[in-house]
Amino acid sequence: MPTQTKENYLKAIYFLSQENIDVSITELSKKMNVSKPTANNMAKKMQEKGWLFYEKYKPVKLTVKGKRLGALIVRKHRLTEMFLSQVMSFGWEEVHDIAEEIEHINSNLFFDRMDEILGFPTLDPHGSPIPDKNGKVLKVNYLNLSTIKPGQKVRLCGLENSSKDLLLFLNKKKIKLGSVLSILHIEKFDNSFEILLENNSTILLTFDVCLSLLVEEL
Amino acid sequence: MPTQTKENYLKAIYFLSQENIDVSITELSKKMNVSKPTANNMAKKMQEKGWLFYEKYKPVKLTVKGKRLGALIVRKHRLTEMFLSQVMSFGWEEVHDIAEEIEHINSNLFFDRMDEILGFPTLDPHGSPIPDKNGKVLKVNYLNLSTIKPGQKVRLCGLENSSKDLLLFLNKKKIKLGSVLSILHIEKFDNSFEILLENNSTILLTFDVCLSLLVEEL
DNA sequence: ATAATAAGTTAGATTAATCTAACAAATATA
DNA sequence: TATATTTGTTAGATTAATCTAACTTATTAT
Repeated sequence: MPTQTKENYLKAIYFLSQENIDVSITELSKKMNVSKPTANNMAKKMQEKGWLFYEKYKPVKLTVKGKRLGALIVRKHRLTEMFLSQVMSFGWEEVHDIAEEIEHINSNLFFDRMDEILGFPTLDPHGSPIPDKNGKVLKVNYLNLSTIKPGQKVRLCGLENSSKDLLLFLNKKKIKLGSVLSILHIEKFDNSFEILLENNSTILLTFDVCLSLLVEEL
Repeated sequence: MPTQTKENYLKAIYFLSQENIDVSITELSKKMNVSKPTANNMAKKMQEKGWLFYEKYKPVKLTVKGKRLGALIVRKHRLTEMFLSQVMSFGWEEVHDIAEEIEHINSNLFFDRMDEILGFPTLDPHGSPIPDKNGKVLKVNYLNLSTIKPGQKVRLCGLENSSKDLLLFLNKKKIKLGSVLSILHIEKFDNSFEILLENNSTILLTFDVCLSLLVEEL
């Protein structure tokens, strides 16, 4: 029986592993907002559980079991987000915090029923893939808006980070998943993007924001 | 921020208080499946939180604050049971265990949304009242089936205890909340009730089972 | 290559929730 | 009423998760 705390560490390592290959104790401690000794101790205990490989002075690495378990927690999180969004009418900026708690509920039946009600979705409300029941994750191959050339039309398919601030900003700009964006012009000076929306309004996005938007070309 | 554990103690005391007036440390320890010193320590800590009155060698008693908090946890539990049953199609025998976990989710928005989706229900799937947002509980005044006389027609409105075994037994007998039962005869020897159901089948209920069924006369 | 810096580890303490063993107080019974 | 039983309390230990302070190992930069 994994505790809620350990599940959160596992999830943290799971996400950090996707960016880098190995995860340092310091990275982990930062992600979890704990001291380095705490992260260190936890790593040792997770090794005992068979979730990761730990050797003194070396970065940690998830075992197959750890990776699978991590993916299953992410599955529960994203299924919940989808349920909150589709069935309970929460906005995409509201779902994360609640899902963060519900993901620890110990009932496969509960999440399977969500899955069924939702029609076995593969993506969450932010466009991130929902791992399947075996922990396998669909590879999605979106482009980063920041790399798209002027004149191109794209559809918003996902987000690089789903921070509440970004989501609220996108709400204000009336941009949502599936929105079609036409790149009119890229300002040389500050790399800002001038973009035409479906409602024919023109908006300006900073390069930083573009870095957070994942799209497919149309 | 009440911890999950303390919330469970509070709930235990809340329920025990409805049966007796005062709650002994031993009763609490039994209900919580912990040793008496553990229950004792916890009682002291809950006093510090202002949830109950504690004096050495005396039974504990909830404060107004404690009673209200307890009722709000029960509210979350029962709303969840209702949601699981009505929205997620779980059977009344499946909802308790999941609700036991979800009741600790820290999001008023989440439970308010459930409430709204359910149309502000006042009773849970077992016929127990759902406390309102201020912790006020509707008094329901049902009769115990064991006290009803032969010849009387009644409707099942609630349960004295919602143990899984009882619920599965009632499922098997095709008895559910709202079912109409006609008492044909009460066997003097063992106090068993011969009952006619709506589908015209006749069943026999032991006195013990009748003690668990709350009804209103028709 | 050595010193400075960063990263990782140990040791020791704290808090919450739990236990057992031993003792004290209250209640029940002979 | 005196004793036996039940109930409640203290004391001391344990485990999980956390901290700070001090120390060690690795890495980086001159």
